[in-house]
Amino acid sequence: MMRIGELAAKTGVSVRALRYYEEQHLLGSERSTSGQRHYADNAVDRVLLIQQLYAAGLSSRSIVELLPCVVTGEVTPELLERLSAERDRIDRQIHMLTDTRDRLDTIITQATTTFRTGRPCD
Amino acid sequence: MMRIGELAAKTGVSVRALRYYEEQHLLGSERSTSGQRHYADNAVDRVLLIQQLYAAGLSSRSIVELLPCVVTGEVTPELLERLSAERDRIDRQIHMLTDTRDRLDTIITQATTTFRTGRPCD
DNA sequence: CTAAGAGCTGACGCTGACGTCAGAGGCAAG
DNA sequence: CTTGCCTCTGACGTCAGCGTCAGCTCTTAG
Repeated sequence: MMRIGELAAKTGVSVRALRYYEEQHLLGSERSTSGQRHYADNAVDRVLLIQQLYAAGLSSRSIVELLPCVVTGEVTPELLERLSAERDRIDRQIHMLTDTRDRLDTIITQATTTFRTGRPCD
Repeated sequence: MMRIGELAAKTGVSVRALRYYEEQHLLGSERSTSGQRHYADNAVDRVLLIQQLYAAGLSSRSIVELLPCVVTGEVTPELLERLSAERDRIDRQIHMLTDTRDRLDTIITQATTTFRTGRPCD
């Protein structure tokens, strides 16, 4: 059982963020008699998962709905629908980003070539 | 020469957003004597490009720096650095998203299998 | 015992890309 | 000429994921 500072250190997430996660019902905690939060070891993985989902563009609301089934693997048809929707959104995002990256790559490659040939305004 | 409403319609971007782009020096416009904005046809592509870069996670500040060279292909060593940095950021983002997508895929596949075999709590 | 360093609960601040509203002026059609 | 839609410039509102500060309590090393 670790306290909030230790969990923050282990995950690289701020103490404020962890309290925010609890506020959003993303991360539970046991409380000592004096009210301090205590976390089990698996909280580390859970926090990292939450971070991953945030980074994938999901909102707190979406995460709170999907987290249980992502953790347990159990899922209702409704949740499966939401899950697939998010998956497709992420998939489209990947394709858009790939397009953009390739576009930048083209520019970078051309610019590098320009420097080699010494012809900046061909 | 189209006015702002037409450009908004053609790009799917709000009028407010287009004015915001001008405020951020992302999109210029000629003004009629009465002060109304007029855009050439190529403004459509420029707006779509801006949207693409926003979607890739770039800020207005980054876009305003990189837009000229993305359009013209001309670039200084400094800009090439910034460009490569953004490219790498996008690349890392793609990998993270791919990870997340695959994770969701695994869950979806397992859930579907569960439904087929009728064993929700294996 | 005591001082310092966690932790706690509000509660306000911040940032960026716009939404929205107010009040006023522009423009083609009938 | 006027009606109705478009456009203009401020300027304030929004939303999410925290940052930050205040004032207080808890815990623990010495």
